Amino acid sequence: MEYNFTEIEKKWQARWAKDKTFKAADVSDKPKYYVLDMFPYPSGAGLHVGHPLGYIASDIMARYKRHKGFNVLHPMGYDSFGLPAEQYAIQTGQHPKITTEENIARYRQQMDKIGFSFDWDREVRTSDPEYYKWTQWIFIQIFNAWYNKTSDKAEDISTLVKQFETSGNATINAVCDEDTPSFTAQQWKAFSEKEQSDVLMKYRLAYLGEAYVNWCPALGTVLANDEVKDGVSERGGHPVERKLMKQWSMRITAYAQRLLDGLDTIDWTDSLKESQRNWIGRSEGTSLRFKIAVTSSNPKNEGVSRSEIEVFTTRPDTIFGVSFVTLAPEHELVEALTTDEQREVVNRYVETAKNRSERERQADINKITGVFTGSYVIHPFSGKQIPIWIGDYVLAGYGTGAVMAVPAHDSRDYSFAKHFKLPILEVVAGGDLEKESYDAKEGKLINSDFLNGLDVKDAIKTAIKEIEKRGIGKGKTNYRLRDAVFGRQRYWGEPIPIYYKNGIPYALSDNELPLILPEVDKYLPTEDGEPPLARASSSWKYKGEFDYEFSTMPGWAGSSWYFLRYMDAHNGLQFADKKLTDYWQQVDLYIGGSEHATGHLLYVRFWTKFLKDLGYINIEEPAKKLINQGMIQGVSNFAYRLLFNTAEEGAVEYPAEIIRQIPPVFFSKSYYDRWKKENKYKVDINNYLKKLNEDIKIKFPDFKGVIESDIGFQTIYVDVNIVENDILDIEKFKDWREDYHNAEFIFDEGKYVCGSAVEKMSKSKYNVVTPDLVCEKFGADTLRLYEMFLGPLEQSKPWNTNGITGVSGFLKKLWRLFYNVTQSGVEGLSVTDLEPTKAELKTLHKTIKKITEDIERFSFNTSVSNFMICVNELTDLKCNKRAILEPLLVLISPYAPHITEELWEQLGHTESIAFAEFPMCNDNYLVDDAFNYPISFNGKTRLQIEFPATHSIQQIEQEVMAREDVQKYLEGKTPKKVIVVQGRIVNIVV
RNA sequence: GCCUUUGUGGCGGAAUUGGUAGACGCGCUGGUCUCAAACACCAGUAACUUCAAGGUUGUGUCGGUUCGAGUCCGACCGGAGGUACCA
Repeated sequence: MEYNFTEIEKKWQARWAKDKTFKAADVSDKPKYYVLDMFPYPSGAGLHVGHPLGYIASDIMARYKRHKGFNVLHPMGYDSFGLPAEQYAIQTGQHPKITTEENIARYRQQMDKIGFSFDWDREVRTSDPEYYKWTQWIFIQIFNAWYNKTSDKAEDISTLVKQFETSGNATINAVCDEDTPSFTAQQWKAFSEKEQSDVLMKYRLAYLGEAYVNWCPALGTVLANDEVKDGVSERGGHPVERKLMKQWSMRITAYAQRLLDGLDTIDWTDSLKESQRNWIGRSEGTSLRFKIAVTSSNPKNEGVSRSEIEVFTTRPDTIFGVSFVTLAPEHELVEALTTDEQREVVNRYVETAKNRSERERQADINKITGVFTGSYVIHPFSGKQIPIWIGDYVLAGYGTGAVMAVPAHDSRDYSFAKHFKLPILEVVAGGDLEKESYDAKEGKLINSDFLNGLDVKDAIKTAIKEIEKRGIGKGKTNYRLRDAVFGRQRYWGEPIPIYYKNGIPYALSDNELPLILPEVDKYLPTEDGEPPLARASSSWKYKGEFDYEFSTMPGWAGSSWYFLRYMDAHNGLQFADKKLTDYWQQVDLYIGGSEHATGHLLYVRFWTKFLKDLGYINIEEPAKKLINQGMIQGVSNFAYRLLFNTAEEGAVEYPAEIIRQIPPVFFSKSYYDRWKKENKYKVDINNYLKKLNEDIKIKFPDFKGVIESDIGFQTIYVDVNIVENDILDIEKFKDWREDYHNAEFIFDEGKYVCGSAVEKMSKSKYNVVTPDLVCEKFGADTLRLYEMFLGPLEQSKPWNTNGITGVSGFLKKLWRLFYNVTQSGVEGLSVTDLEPTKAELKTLHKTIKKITEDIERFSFNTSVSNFMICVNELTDLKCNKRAILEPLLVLISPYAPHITEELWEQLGHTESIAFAEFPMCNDNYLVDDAFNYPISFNGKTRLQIEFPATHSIQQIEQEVMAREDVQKYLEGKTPKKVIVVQGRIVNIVV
């Protein structure tokens, strides 16, 4: 019988589904192991070969742990709310739900072909009302919570209200808005319902607040910081502006320190932890208040004279080097501080600064702009007057939106001072201020009164002490992390379970959930600019009366807790039973892409900590170990189309019918390269144009013009499936796109050669390779082995199928180990019950040892090599012993489950191989009778001496020393030491 | 700029703790089988040198530690990813 993977794989995939082989038990005596993949967004392009990379790795772990006797939870689901389905809906009118369902069906079909051991009974979909009911429920818990800094955890809002009622908010140590006013218990009780609601909003962990947000006009929605890259939206690449808006947000900043501390307790990669640390961006410093000077030129200052400007600095030691103070253009005191003389220029500056988009601001990051307000502050120590400037290098969103500028020791202040010719005062010795600022935190303080002579480190401490003593500021820790914007002005997301009564937002109660996403006539904003959900507002009302919130939740909402839902996927009463969350605890192994470092992976940690604070779960971190699988990139192919001058640009006007008659013409890669590099294109192109114009003269005798091309080539993406080894299949290309059916080609040696580049796989680049073709041609087991064999899991690599025959050949060879091979082909099973030989045992146990080590350190690529070595050796030994082949099957089964399952059954087993015990290595079988021990004398001479394995190291040393050749080398000297490494003598030191 | 990560044959990549660098696979070369091809099997394959045995050089560059360095240390160069007027 030949190895027929198609039949075998179909058979076992059906059997596993029918028997529910991989169903995880809710109750078990076995230890638990939870291995999780980041669930995919079901996109229209289908699963590409990059997706399974992580899934195969996690599947190997899941299967390995089952062999090792664990109760394994290995689920899969879909992150099914998201932008692409909605964009598609806007274009075609098809309901995103339909699109999503179709895509999910495709994903499922593709995954099933690869033979994953998922427990599909636990599948979740974030867009399923039964699921988002609990996303909404968690939102309400967060809405109804505040952060108590004293107990350092989130608490129910009722405990806060109780304190307000007894003692106002003076004694409360909570995370809240900066502008929260203080009030007494009496005042609290006297507040109207609206006023009370407004106050509580400043404390809630999910709150409606006015803040600068990233507004994307093209998408018509706000975006979180991690959804914006280089000033454009991550999805779609549309420009993003800053805009002050009322928005639902999550007070993730309350958890900044815990998110930072928690990193030390989890086994994630250093690079990932580092990006989270940077994103949280803790910096220790001092807040410091500067009094505003009253001057004759600004009588208005009298009104603000009691006001102060608060700045944040990490360098309080440089306080005597302050030569000006800079405010962000959006700073609240700008208006009041501007003198009449300066008003016009300040207004103009603030206007332009505000209207500049984030992108423009980043584009001319080196351009220094700013204006003087006309006002001054008083230096707290020297009493001197210091000018107040406005500059857009100061960000409104960070710190206090104002900085004390120390040009001598901060490069940004330095360039600002140089540009506006402001004084530069040196206070730390060691730099050359003619050239650049001296930012380093080392050196001795000078020109600094009571700080003179101190080291920077000591000076910082002394300065803080003095500042605190005078009551003008205090030591403070700032975080770069911003609160997370939670509302999206989009349709395809979870409705936020809030309704408004008299302008006050109220949360729905538990029994009113889920709040189902209403149907709308169009998936666009309303004419008034309200989110799409407002289109349903005439009938979609709370109790038929009150408007719901029209924003929906962001993409990260549903994925921030899905790992908990898998533990109890069908619970209608709770998001998950506490008994089950207590049993499954953390994810033991989480595999996914590193692109989620500052998004999903931060939010899921945040929600986990929150749910723990309220006692719903008892873990602080969602995943104990996390591995980032590398991206499998695609290889894109290009064709080069010659462009003709259009009527608008060219001097001659071409009749449209003639232009239409000219077929698209593609030049092979070498022509394009020459054109790009040496600009010699004219020879090639002119030859073509000459011929073209001759043809046109015949066809259109009336046309007197000449067709030209000054533009050169347009590079177009070609579907990689119609290109092989960079050679384009011309016929398929013509069929591929309607407008190329009559295309002409200029060849290189009879072939059309495409350009190529390694890029991220994406539908628009036509470089997506799906796993389906590989499964069809070589089988799922080959695909699994090959994806692992491609290289280390965590490394990014381009997809190519060059080496796949090696892996496919390995499986054929494995199959043949079990069968008699004769002239006419592979025949009956040949496995015998004879005792294995020593050599066979050695091969097996060597492999057991290596594979166990490989899996434990996630080095799946080397295990494939080790399997190959093992099978090659057994083939050479003509081994057909059951005692060798059975354990070998178990070893290979996590990697290639179908073929091993089939052979396992043929060996007479009735139970699935999935739960067979993983073989143990017996070191005794690894020992040789004799080794060759190389001896090298300071790297010069080498001798090969054999010793029996029974010899101890001392015996070896003695025997080496007794040898004539060694004695001759030593020339009577006594050796200082004989170095024995790994049972071998390597060197003798004289 | 800063942070993380990486650099090994024609290619993908091995080498767990410093111990015979290049496992395994692809590709290539030669051979067996075949009318021929495919499959399969056998042999060779870092470079230079030598008829051969052998010798020399070799893990981005330069230095260091060590009996011994791909591995450890210092400086530099290149690739990838993250991040940024964050005070």
